Amino acid sequence: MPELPEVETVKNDLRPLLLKMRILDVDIRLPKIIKEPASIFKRQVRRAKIIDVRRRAKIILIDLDTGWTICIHLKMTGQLILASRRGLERAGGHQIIGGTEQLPNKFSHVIFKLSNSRTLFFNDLRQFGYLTIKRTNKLEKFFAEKSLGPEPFHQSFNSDYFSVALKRKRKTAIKTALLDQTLVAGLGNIYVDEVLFDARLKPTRRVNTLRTAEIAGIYKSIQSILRKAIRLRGTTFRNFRDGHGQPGGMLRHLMVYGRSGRLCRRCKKGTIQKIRQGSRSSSYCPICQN
DNA sequence: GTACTTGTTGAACG
DNA sequence: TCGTTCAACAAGTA
Repeated sequence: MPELPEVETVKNDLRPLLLKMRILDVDIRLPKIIKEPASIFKRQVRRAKIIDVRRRAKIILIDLDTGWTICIHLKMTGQLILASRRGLERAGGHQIIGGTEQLPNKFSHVIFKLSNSRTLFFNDLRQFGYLTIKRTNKLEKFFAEKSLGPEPFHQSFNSDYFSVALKRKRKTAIKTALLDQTLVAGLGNIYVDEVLFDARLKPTRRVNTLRTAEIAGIYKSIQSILRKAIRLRGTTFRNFRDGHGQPGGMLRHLMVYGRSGRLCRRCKKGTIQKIRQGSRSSSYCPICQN
């Protein structure tokens, strides 16, 4: 379940190895994973050289020297694995147990044959992820069509913007509001719960009940929690692996997510509760989050 | 066998 | 038009 820190980690790990590589061919085993007809995708990708690897929200962007960009969303269970003749080099994303031992396997839906006898596998157990190809100079339009909000570390995501945009969702629970990618891009269930714990706010609080200082607190917590998670190379929960196949270091630092029924690590008094909001779970400490 | 999990989107509502 | 809610997608794990 990669969120922004996990996608950032995978991108950083793969980037130095993919730069300047040429895509010799693409094997599309499950066409529905790609938004375009396979022939169109192939035409723009074959023989192109990789000139940059970036991230926007939870999407990995692979820029080609042809003026096109491959956009990859791992969703919950997607993974990118780079293998050479000697075997596995880099694996990132949700790991399928035993899935990297033999490649390709039944979850390998798209396979890029690269120069230097390297191969990049897009594997996805649940087939939620997708690939699409866009003109590099039309990416902003693509993001706008998806109503993707600002990056949490971009200057456009400042406290004024956040306050105004958040207040528009007056009746929504703060938990739900933060999951909305139009407000800020990159937060998922784990980090929203961690942000709200850090800001000492109950996930069910309606936005119009938040005081100015509380909104400012959420803004700060978003940045500090995400920075920390990136520094620790993401969270491993249900088998996320970074680009080196290693579990993320954030797991040991989680305060509420996945800790229901256990003692609060901050106040040492509350027992972490797990509730359901809409179709999503929220974990929080009933003592120190109000 | 059943409940549960996730990110995103599009439909349907007021 | 905007805000809001919710089902659907897929398939493995508990």
